Amino acid sequence: MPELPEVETIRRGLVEKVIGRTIERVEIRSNRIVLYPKPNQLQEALRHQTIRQISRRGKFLVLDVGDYHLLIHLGMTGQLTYWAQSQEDDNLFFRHPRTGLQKARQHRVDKHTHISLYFTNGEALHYRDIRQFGRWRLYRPEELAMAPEFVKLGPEPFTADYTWKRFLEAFKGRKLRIKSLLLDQRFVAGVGNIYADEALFDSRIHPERKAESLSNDEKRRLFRAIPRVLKRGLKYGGTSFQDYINAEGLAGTNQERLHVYGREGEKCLRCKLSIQRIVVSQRSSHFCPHCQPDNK
DNA sequence: AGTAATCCCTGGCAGC
DNA sequence: TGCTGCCAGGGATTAC
Repeated sequence: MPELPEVETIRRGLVEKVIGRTIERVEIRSNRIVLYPKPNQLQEALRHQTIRQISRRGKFLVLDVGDYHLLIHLGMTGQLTYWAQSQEDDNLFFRHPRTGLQKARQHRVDKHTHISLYFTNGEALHYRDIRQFGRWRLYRPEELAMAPEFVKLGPEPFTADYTWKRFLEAFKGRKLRIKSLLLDQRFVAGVGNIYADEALFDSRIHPERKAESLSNDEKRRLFRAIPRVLKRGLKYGGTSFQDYINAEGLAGTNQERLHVYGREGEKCLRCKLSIQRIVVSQRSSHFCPHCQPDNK
């Protein structure tokens, strides 16, 4: 599940590969992914455009292609990989015997590859998304700031937007559980299920605590933990728990460094007791009952 | 208005 | 072995 560190890793990989590339042809094989405008209009609009810059806001990638800004959300299983004919090597390509996932630098078009951008130099950018929760949207540059999915986003971690004052403000009158608040992109942009669990463990807060019940000290710990766990994820190239791979088709290694996520029944790295898994607002939540007591 | 539940989708997997 | 049913989850939508 691509969250901020995964999307940022993909962005950095793409910057190395596709800046300056001109789109010759767009192939769309699924009608589910392109939300706006109509698929054939997007196809036409992107033709002959040159990729100038790639930025990120929360979990959204923004491809500046000149006349348009292409907004890409990877959903749950979205993958964006670069394909260069010159680098093709069959030894690097294989299908995982059980999961069928492609494990290679060079990803070929398969039944889950829903969109391909073919460049004038013969290379390509493939969008593959097994569960098809990802969405592409096209805006005029001046429309982007007012795009509905954009204006609602909360502060961007690692930037001046992320302030203690604004963080505190977001807690006022919020009776929902802290885990639910963390997953709300209006609270802090880019945090998803994995990093929410990690941040709560770092700050020693039970996922089911009511947001407004947190003490000032707990809020402070959480405020500091969020960028910390995201930075760690980024440092190790993202968390490849299921389908995430970077622009080169390679997995990250942060899954080896998670403290609680996916570690149900394993020992807490802090106190050695068993990590538990519960469901909070339809999402699995991993925590240590000893280090993160439900005390309020 | 705030919060919770539902739905989308596919592959993996437990159970029979 | 093959079938069935459930689970994973980001975010839009719907319900309360």
